[in-house]
Amino acid sequence: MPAPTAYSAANVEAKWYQHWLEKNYFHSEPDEREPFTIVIPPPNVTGLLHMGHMLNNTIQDILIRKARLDGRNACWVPGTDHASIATEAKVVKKLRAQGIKKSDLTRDEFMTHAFAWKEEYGGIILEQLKQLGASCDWERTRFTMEPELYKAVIKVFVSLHKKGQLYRGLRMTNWDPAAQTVLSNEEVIHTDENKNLYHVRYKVAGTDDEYIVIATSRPETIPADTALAVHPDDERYRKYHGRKVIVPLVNREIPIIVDDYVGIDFGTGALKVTPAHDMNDNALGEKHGLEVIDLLNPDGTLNANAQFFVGMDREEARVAFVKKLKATGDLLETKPYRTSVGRSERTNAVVEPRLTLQWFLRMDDMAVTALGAVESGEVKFHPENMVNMYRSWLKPENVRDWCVSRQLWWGQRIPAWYWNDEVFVAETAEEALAEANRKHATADIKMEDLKQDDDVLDTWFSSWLWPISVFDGFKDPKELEYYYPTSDLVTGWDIMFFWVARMIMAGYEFSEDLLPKKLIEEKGKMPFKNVYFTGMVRDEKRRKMSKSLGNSPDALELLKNYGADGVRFGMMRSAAAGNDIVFDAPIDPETKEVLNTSELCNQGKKFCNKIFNANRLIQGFEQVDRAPDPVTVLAGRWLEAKLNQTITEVDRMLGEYRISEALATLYNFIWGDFCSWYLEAIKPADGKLSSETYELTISAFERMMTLLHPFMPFITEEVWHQLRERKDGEDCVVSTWPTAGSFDKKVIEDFTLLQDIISSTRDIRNQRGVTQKEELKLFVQRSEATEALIGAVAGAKDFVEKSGVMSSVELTDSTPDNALPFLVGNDKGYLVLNEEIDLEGERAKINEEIARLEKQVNGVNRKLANEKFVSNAPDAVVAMERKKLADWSAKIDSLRAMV
RNA sequence: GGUCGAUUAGCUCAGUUGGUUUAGAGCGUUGCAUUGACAUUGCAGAGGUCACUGGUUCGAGCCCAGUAUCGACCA
Repeated sequence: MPAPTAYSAANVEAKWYQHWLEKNYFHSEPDEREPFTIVIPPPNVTGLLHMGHMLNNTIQDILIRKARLDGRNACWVPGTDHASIATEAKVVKKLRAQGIKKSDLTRDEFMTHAFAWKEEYGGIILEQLKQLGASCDWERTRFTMEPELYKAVIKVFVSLHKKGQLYRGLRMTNWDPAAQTVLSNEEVIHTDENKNLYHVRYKVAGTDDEYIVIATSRPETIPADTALAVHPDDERYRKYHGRKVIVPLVNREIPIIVDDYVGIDFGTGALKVTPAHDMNDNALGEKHGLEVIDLLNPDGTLNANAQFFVGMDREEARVAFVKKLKATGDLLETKPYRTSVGRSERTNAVVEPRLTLQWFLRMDDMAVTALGAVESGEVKFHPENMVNMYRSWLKPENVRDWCVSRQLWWGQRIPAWYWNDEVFVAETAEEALAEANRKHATADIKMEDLKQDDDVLDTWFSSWLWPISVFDGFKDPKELEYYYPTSDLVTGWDIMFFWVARMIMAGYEFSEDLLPKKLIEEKGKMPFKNVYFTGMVRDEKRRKMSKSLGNSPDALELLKNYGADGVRFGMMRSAAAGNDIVFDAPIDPETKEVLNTSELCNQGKKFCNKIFNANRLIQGFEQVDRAPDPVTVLAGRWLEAKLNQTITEVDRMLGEYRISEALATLYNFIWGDFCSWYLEAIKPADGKLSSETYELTISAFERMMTLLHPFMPFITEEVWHQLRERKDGEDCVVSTWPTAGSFDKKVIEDFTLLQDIISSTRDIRNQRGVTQKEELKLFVQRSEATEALIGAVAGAKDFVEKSGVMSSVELTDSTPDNALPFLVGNDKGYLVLNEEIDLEGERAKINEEIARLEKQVNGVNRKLANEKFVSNAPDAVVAMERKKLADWSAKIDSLRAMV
């Protein structure tokens, strides 16, 4: 039965991943080797693999596999975070489908349901990462809500409280009325929406018919107004400075305040101020000492302060108020108005600014530390220009204290116990009670007198500890001492502030307390040394790929269609560091659905097939004991030089995190140089290859497989095993990264010129309609250069004959008849065609080429005639220009001789 | 409105700190090729005033200023 001619990824990939797991190659234990550590950006436990994950984790896998091949102790820690809002929403929804309301459950009952949900549905994404080939140390898988990590969070909270960095305060926060929780700024998505701007008149107190007209988009908040503001320079309202107006409907007097915050040109130039329901109004209120009236319930319905429509949702109430204001004649005008509306990322509810009592972490000092860590270079960003964004995030004027409490159950419950108005923060209720009794010795406080805070901590309050907590650093520093600081972090720039900055803060805040001083001095406090920022994956219309837009291809379908190697190749070829990548999955014009196809991934799949077939070719040769022919010797020397050159380049590119370029370099080398030139050059007519050549070929091929392994682990492991008999424990994944040897540039230059000769003759054949198979005669004008190459380099002549399909290649001193001339370096070559040729047509082309070269020669002459250039430019540059001049002049001479 | 970034081939992008680049790659495109590893292929070709205007420099795709367009983030 003939071997299949096409590579099939599915079986190969499953087989090797299983093998690697059985060999436990991905597991790391501290030893005497240098560690190379990556902690995964923990995906949301509810998450499913999407394009962003595939990009991100492919890069991490490339880095970790490369480190493993370099002989370092590679440790990639996987895990998930508990995603409080998203997970709680899913659990609530599932319970509701079963007819259970969250409000009917106790907190403990709810948590039991939530953990059950996590066991059943959570962490699917980690299984999906295996399909991508991710070489994570699965024994180290962590989860931010598991007991040890829970304890770490609590410990950190208590410690920060002791240091005075946590406080409780009333703040304007983003309130999600659907989830009934506070959102961080980053969890609110602002988009422009169509709204109305209502012009409402406020009667000036003490007059009968004088009104000031304000413009508002939120008439339902009128009962909570506590001032009316105008710009100090606005002539229209100058006469009302210091007076009062009467709020319509509720007939309450409020002051007219003057502030240059008010836009004279916006609306009517008069602004109603509602400190409880608008961020800017709140700031105004604080500045002018205004009263705060809150008219909303937590669920977004109106409370008694509204006086009208109590219990009605704010959106409906707006309509009702408009109707009522119209009826009283106070509504003068309604204008359509487009403005930015903030909605909850999770529930899509319109976010309400709301004053709530929250726990805050002071950010000022930490932000300075975190900025310094990057600016000093202790933490390096790739690409470097990401520091600009980081700096703008962390500027003192942009830093706000971190609101860490969330009104949810799924998360670490804040370890704060209240006794009357006093708070006691401790790791356990018992400690809090002891503390309370210490302070109030006579009060005899009992456990039931204490009430624990109902809120849980922000999920990021878990993830910012990740590089420390995954090694149980808060419990026992043993592993932390070995693995910390971690090497590289790979993540999207969109969570630079959210997560990266905060991990740096945590690293500097806690590592000192956890690790021996000597170690800190040696290795530093930073959580990681390098951060590689990936771009966002966008669709062909440049929109960010997201679940809600439905514009993301199905990651698993892509893996099925192209294999993990194909997809990894496709992702990486389009992913220059930091730049957003436009992924080519097309959208069906009919159905508007995204198709799970990709030309980029297909290219990767084809590359696998190419490698697979190159191996088939080599395996098909019969090894014989004979001396290799000169072509093979020449090609072999060239391949070795070219391979060393390639390794040098790939090493440099990976060192600079230019991952996609490293892959492109390997692709071009393997496909172009190895398959298209080398294998064609050594291909024996009789199918028999000298053992020496066979060994050289296999040796080069297996090094290529190791080089490509980090990028495309499966095909490389498969082929690596087919190249030689391997012992147990010998696998590509744990082979050794090849060392770049020195190489003779002359060997590459000579070979390149021979390749040029062959390409030129192929071009002439194409233009003349002469088949590539017909053997032709080639003459090369004798010169010092051609003598040194064709005459002196062993195998040069034979190589041109073989790959150029020539019956003979000879040096000549005369001009052969009936031959088409072309340039061989700076000299002339003549291809003899077995047909009458007309040189007339050729002349025009040659003259054109002469004209082009003359223009360039003129340019160089001008340069060299310029004394300033000759005296200022480095010698090497001047010499280069002189060489250009000599080369081009020689070419022109050769071309002139042709016509 | 504020800040940052981008503009290089039909498309998507490189271009490593100003001179070996006579601006590259992949895809697409054009022509030719099919019994010999692979049509998931091979060979070759065409295609660019590096957005525009000025400046610095012996020398600019790269540095500076302005203009235009686009994008992102923040408000």
